[in-house]
Amino acid sequence: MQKRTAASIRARVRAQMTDEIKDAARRQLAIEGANLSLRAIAREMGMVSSALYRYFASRDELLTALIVDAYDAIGEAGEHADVTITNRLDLTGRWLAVAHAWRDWALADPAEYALIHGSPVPGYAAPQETVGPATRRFLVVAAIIRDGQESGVLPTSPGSAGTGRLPASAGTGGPPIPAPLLAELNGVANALGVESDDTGLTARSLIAVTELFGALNFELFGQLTNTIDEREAWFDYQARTMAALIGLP
Amino acid sequence: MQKRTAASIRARVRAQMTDEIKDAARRQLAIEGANLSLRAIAREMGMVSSALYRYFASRDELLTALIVDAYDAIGEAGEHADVTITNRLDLTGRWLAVAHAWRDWALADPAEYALIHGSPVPGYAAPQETVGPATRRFLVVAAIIRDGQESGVLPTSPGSAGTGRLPASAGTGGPPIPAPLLAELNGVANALGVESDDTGLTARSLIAVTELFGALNFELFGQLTNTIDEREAWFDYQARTMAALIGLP
DNA sequence: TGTACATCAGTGAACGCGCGTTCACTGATGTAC
DNA sequence: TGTACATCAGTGAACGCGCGTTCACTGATGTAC
Repeated sequence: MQKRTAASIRARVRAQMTDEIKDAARRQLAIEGANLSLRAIAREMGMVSSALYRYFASRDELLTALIVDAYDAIGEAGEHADVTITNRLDLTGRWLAVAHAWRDWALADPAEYALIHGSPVPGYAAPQETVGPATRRFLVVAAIIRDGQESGVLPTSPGSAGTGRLPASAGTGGPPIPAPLLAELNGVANALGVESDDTGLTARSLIAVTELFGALNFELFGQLTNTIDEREAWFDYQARTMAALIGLP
Repeated sequence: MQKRTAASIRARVRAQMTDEIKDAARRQLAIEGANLSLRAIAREMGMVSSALYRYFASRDELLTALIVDAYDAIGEAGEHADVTITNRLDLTGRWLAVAHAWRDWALADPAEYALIHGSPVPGYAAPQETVGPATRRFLVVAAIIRDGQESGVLPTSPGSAGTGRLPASAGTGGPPIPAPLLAELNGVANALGVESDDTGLTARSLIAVTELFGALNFELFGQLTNTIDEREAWFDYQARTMAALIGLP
């Protein structure tokens, strides 16, 4: 027991140190904009730069850790917001909660947001381990769709008319989908745990998410400067429009 | 006359040299990813780095020139695609042509696209002179809307039902717009030369553009990896869905 | 319980490279009289 | 037409700074007998 305890203390201290390095890195990113400098991190922590190599084999490895953390953080923010909505069939309410949670997270950590949604970092290729966390954002939305379908408040098959609050493009109403794309979209739905023949619904949901992050990119990357100052209201309007596009009740 | 000729030759050579520097810079961006290095540019041109200061007062000034050029280039690509549609009342056709032209431009010059739609460059603040060219993208869409309204193929006032191909959210059908946002959106429409009381239409058009660039960001910044391979078909589907959202005939 | 040994976090110097910007200069070309 | 002068593109050295990564090392802490 003594062995294990001592070893686990070391492990815990090590994990803590790793977290502190990542925190310092995040603080750096927030100030510097994007350039992640190992030496600057070490300086901030009062260490010598080579000491960081006890924790990360290279700058790229640290970058990967930060990216994974960011995907997890925004994913968790969405999940957390989703479960606060007690009426689980209020799909629009859940969607809006998730959307605003994502936005809040992005505004609180613009540099971290940029890390995952901005231009690729020069010379860095995202390794396989980032794809899992990256999916997390989509899983929340998929859960909303799935709950809607299982409870019957969302149309479960193409052609069904829905509640009447649906836009004309709901059901099979959207543009025609060429076969290869259709197959891919169904594959995406399956991978996200949504079982449905309604490919149009899958497509519109994906479009809604794309628009939402497009909106955040516009807001955070400066495309709204001198155009829209009512940022939150505008985002909210966009999120509601996308809820209608999907056909959420 | 001799004076002027000699002087204008000098001016032309100078302009040519400026263009060559920008071209080299663009080539650098395409390779390096994002880090714009004056020394690397000079090296590529077989000059000494200080020589560049004859043409640009600083790195930031060169960056600004590149950004302005990029906005102009993507703007022009859209405008050019728009005028190739001979039936000016085929608004969806025009919208799709513009959308695909933007995408083609972005795919041909991903680094330039990232320069204007990606994460802000660390330590760089976009000066006033970039806002004009930045508007150009929106003007093309505004022209489509305006032509639709002036010819009557698009509803010109809130509450009108439209062609029936419109989604339920057309006219006043969208989510309610809070007063300050309403004012701002009308201001945007006016600034873009669209005279209309239909704020919902303005909003939906802006959403459509936002989604489109969101789609391009997803495609170019790697969010579609392992998800959608049918990139062009998927983009086309999204653009068509947005045309329907706006209510374009 | 006490001592020899292993583990491992952190040091400090160095390698070899990069960068933006300034400054005094050379030398060709164009201008004015 | 010929000569003195001005303009200005490009040079080359330097300033003062940054970076990621390697490597032999110190010294504290934990482990095994």
